[in-house]
This record gives sequence, structure tokens and C-alpha cells, in this order.
Amino acid sequence: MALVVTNTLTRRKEEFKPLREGFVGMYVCGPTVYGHSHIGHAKSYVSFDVIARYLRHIGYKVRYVQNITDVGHLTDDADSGEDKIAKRAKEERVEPMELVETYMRSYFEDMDALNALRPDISPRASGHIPEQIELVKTLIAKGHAYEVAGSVYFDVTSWRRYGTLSGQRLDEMEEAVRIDPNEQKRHPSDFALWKKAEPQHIMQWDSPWGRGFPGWHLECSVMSMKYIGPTLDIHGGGLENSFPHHEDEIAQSEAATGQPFARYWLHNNMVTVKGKKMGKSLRNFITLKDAFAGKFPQDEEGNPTPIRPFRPMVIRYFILTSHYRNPLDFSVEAMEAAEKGLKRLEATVGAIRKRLIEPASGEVSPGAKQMIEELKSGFTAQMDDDFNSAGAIAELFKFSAKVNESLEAGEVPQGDLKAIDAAFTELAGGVLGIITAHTGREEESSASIEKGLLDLMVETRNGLRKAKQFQLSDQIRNRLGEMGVQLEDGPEGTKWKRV
RNA sequence: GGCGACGUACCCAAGCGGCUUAAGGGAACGGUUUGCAAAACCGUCAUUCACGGGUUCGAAUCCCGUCGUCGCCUCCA
Repeated sequence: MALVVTNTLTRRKEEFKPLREGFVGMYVCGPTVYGHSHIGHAKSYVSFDVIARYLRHIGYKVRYVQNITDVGHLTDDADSGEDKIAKRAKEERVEPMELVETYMRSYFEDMDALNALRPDISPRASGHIPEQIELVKTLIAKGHAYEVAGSVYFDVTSWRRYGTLSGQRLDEMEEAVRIDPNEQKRHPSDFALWKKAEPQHIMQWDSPWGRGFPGWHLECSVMSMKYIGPTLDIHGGGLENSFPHHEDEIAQSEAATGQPFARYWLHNNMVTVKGKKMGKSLRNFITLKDAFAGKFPQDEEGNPTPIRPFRPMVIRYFILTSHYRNPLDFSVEAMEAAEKGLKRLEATVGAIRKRLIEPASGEVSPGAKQMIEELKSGFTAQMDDDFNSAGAIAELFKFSAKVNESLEAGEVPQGDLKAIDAAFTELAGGVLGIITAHTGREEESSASIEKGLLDLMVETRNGLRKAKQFQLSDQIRNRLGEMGVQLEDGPEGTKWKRV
């Protein structure tokens, strides 16, 4: 079985073969940090997190680069376009870099909560100004860019392959209704590599063309090629960036190096809310912090209304139950369904881990061995098919059902428990990241006094149950339930867990 | 107007030419278990894949058309 990925460049599934044996250089467009991250960011970065994890799982050494845009991203393409960071910094009355720091931390905090592993390199645009100036100089020298009054534009007519990624054609784009005519540009589709800064502009640097700042598209070309090389194995990002952002990246990179920029373009689809795209400018977006706190937009204005909190892991699981290339519609109902599904998986893992006595010993029985092999081959087949995490989760559920069945049937040998736990840890934990080392071990990880008190409550209640004092024992269970501790009476005694 | 994607059960969602007379999750309904619950387990739940044609020995999967939804062409993950 070989890994197959859908390449936006060719619009088909292709066998994945990196440039260098055993090594994958992967670049994913990161966030512009001028506000808190939302569910759309989560879909994108959780998807690429799993892609990176899976590539490592099948043995590749991966260098995952994901930029932080902290300068140059304009609110629109017209001359009047303001830098998003500068604009927000003015509004919040802070230094631009202060704003960047705040939201960059917020971003990493949210991604950590979603159990997305950090990229290997998180380069910032503002830290790569000299490299960006160099690339602009190269493009001018090669006749692909021109300077007008302190700004430099890429000449799209000099790059005849312009539009291959998105299937756009220059002559057709000229007719596009909403492109703002900009007198400086020779062609409406020419894009800014370097912009002249007015004296009052907060972020500006010296360049051969005077004081200014880099255009948005430039940073991705510069930073990806700096840390990976002129040809990336994978370039990822959100679908909405395929045009013009990725198209421009290809043009300026290939025009500069003369080499193919990226072998595989992977695009994740959008998150929708009630069928409509969720976007920063549409004001219908749900920030991750709101979602974790249980606030969802319920009214027409999109104001966050408290419903109930969902664990970050539920959001991660929810994202992974659909394919990264398909749109995902976000709703409270869908989150509740996802929460229940994830709990079932966690319950099985918990049941295994509770029976497991470390250090576990003993051989794995042939039956368990076969179950695990079936899981692994099914899981791998799904993930090999363009990272089909939804299919991979289905395999986990099939396996989980078999595990539950054997737990129900009677004593499972320690060797089997250990192997089953290892399989879950490797696939559901290591690859999909939907369980952690703590899953099913909530009791052990509780503070000692809390644990002692709960054990005492359970003991007391079981005494009452023995004496058939059900009214009192139910009261204890109900009250603990209200506090978020769930009691389960089973044949092996009473268990408690946090809900 | 140009480019592109999607339409699978009550809901979500895989499948992309034969292994599927369609995975998995949620909901629902029976049953086992339980003091009652919860959890878990067993069973039921699409001869059918928006609709109409065509290609093929064979199509949810390929082609054409129709309808519907969405995205990009302007900032956005």
C-alpha cells in the first residue's frame, strides 16, 4: 500500500513521493495574528497536524514549517488597503508587535488545547525582511517585476503559466468585476511584492526602493524556500487561499528560482455555519476560546450565546470525522453527537487501562494479535487514501467493538490488554491525537485529597446500597453528577469519572 | 460572466468501476445486564446513492444534461 494524496495542482489523486527519500518538507500557510483563532483555523491546522503525524508514523522525517504573518497582510488590494496588524494595533492602542505577541500566544494556546503538535519552525514575516527584499531584487533583475514610485509589483504577463493552480486565465480575469483599478499596475492582476510606506505607517523598513513593507504573498515563498529549499514536497493551506495567494506564491517563486515550487498542493475545505462559510470578515465566526467555553452564535447578529462547554478534544474529533477536503458544517447538535462518539472510544480505552496492571507482562494471544493486525491494516489503508481520518476513526470503532466484546466475555490476559492499549495509543493517540496518556486515567490524575474524598463517598454509598438505602445512595450519585462526577456501578465495583 | 466543489438513511459522514445487494458515529426502537440508572454488549434501522439519459459484462463510483447547495474570482484557515 502506498500513500496517495489529492494534488490541487493536477486535481487528482497521486502517489506521494517526496523529493528526497525518507524526508518530507512541508509548508502550511499559518495565521495572520490580529485576532483570536476560530473554528476554521482549527479545521485547517488539525488537518495538517494529522497529515504531519501520519507522515512521521509511516517513517518519514518531516520538517513542518508554518508561518506567522505579522506584517504586510492588507485589508484589501487597493492602494488604500491598510495593514491588518497596523489597523488592529491602532484600534487596541498597542504596539503592532505587542498585538502580534498577544494573538500569537493565543493561537498557540488554542492549538495546544486541540492537541495539535507545534510546527518544527514557526517563522515570522517581520523577521525575514532582508530575505524578502532579496527575492524582490532577484525578480526585478530577471524581468518579472517592476518598480513604480517606491512600490514593486510582480508582472503576471511575464509568467505565462500564471493561473495553473486555480484554473484561471489572465484574459478572463481582466473582466472580473471587482478588481480595483490601480494606476500603478500595468495589469490588474499584478500583485504587490513591496509597498511604499507613508511616513505615518507604523511598520516600515529600508529597501532599495525606499521605506516600505513587504506584500503578503512574498513571505510564504521566502520562508518556505529558506527552511525547506526551492522545491517543497507539500504546500498546504485553506482552499480559499488557492487564488490569488498560492497562485502568486508559485509565480514569484518559480520565476525567481526556475524550479518547481511545490510538488503537492494540499488544500483543506472550509468550515460553514448553517451552510454559510465562516470567515473573519463575515462576522459569523466562532472563536476557539468561545467554543471551548461553550458559547455559540445563536442569533442573527452572530453574538456568542452560552450553550455549554465542549472539550477541545471533542472539536478535534469532530473535525477528523469528516475529510479535510470536504466542507464541515458546524452546529451544537453536531458537537453533541461528536462528544458522545468520542466518549465511547474513551470508555473502551479507559476500560482497558483500568484492568491493566503496570508493568504488564505476558504474551499476546493469537486472537488479540489478529484483532490488532486487522485494525492496523484497516487504519493504514484509510490513512493512505489521502489521509481519510473519518475512515480511520471508523476502523477504531470496529476494533473498539471487538475489544468491548472480549472484555464483556471475561478476563482478558494482561499481555492482550497491554497490546490493545499500545494499539490505541499508537493510532488514536499518536496519529490522530484524539486520546492522550491521561484518557481513562482521570481517577489517578486527580489530586490526592479529591481522590480520597471521592473514594470515601463511593465506599459510603456502597454501604448504603448494601443496606438497600437507595434513596440516599441515589442522592449521592445525583449530587456528584451535578458536580461533574459520574458514578457507574458495574460488576467489578463502582467507578467514578469526570464528565 | 469565468474557475471549482458537492448532493449517500431521521441527522452527521466514508466509499470514487467488481472485495460494498453502501463503513462508522449520533438519534430511535427491541433485548441482555442493573435495586434503579449509567456504561457496555446483542439485534433492528438505505436492493439504494438529487433527477434524467449514456458508456460498460458490471456504476453511488466514468460521460452528457437538468435541478439544488456551496466556495473562489476582493481580505480570510
